[in-house]
Amino acid sequence: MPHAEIKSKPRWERRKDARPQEVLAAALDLFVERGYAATRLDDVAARAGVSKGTLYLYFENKEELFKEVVRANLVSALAEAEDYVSHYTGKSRDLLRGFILRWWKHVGETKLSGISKLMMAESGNFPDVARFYHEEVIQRSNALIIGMLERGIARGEFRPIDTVNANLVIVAPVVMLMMWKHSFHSCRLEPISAPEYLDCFLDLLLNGLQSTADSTPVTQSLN
Amino acid sequence: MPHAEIKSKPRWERRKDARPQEVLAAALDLFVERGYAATRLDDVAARAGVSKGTLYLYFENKEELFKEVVRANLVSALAEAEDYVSHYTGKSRDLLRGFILRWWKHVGETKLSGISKLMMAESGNFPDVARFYHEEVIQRSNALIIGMLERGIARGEFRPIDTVNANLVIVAPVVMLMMWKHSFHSCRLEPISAPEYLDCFLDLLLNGLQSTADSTPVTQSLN
DNA sequence: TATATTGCTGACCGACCGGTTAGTAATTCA
DNA sequence: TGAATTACTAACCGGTCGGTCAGCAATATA
Repeated sequence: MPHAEIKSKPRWERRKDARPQEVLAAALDLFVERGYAATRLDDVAARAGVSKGTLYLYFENKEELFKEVVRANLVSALAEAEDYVSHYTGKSRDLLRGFILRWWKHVGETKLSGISKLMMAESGNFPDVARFYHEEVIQRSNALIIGMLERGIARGEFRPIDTVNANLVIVAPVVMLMMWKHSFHSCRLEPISAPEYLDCFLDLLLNGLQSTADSTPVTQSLN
Repeated sequence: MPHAEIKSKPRWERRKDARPQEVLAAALDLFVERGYAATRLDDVAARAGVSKGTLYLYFENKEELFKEVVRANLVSALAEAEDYVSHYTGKSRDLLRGFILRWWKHVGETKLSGISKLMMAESGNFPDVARFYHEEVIQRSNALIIGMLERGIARGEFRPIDTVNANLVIVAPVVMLMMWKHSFHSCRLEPISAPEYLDCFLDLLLNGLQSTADSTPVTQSLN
């Protein structure tokens, strides 16, 4: 019976307002799952429930779509972090620990961590995207961390150290943890325990930073 | 003048013995430069001075070519490292430091570091390659490091710690340093100083590991 | 020099994918 | 209710790339 759907739903609906959000969500999922180059816009469209052509009504091309994904997620999270840091009034060690745990909670343990991994992996093949990400995310987060270290040193809470190298040493274990979440998932028997790993790392880090002038014991675990 | 090359060189030569080596070298270069998926076999062939068809005389397909690159470089380096560790008779802290510095010298600061980065980046999209690499490289190097930690603990040189998590904490900064070498090269103003970074990291690590029972001071810098 | 052998070439295939566009159907408005 | 508008679809295009293979030319053999 060919015309059984006289009163059925239309084959598609006009939803101009909702589309961009839905496309961004689908794109985030697939970029995280497969990386930038390996994500097909046909698949993004399918997951968003539209056709590929529709993507191009709302986004200029693949690169701009990706940038919007980064802006709508990572850049906004970073802005909140900047706000958190600039308003903090307590000890520098607690600020640093709080920053790292917050970053893990809002980025590391969410799918956003996949974006960091993706950029580390593919920046070389997409220089324009790389430049965008470096300016909008990496440089800003570096400035934030270096600022916290300088704050600690200025207040006599941290040893005077090379803040640029220390920034890298601090970032490395966190970024690696994010990357491990998205690598060799089919090979690893049991996933890494992020809380244990971070506890271990923070303990090491904060003891290593502590100034001899500031003899308050380093406390364990916030939250 | 069409036949000016009566006595000139032939358009190509038969060099059955040299081809595999040359192809492997070209493939390593390009895999490191561009990653696995983005490396075109046409380009590998061109860099090796042969046509694409020739690749298939010596290697079954792209995946097998890549595996051979890993075997000829990383796996062999790992075998040497295993040999180094198993014959070491001195202090555990010197063994661990020596291992890391050797690994950096033989892998990290060479183009082989690009292979590690590539695998972190693309393992998800190529499960077969991922399994191979995980078994042949990752598991073996993990076993090696955990073995060194257990050695140190058994001899009372290291604190008793969770060796599995410690393994990760140790590996992370080294792997990140390898990855940074191959990420955002067009954005970074000055490259990271590996010696400074590693000194900083090793200082932190060995102080953190030291057993209270073993009070010998941690010495700076080998070699 | 004639013949056989084989390392090597390069044109080709088919699948894939970013991006385009002619056309269609859902909605709006007179 | 019919015409105008436009969000959306789906077929299509051009370029790319892993992999194949018929044929050729460099070497070996005699």
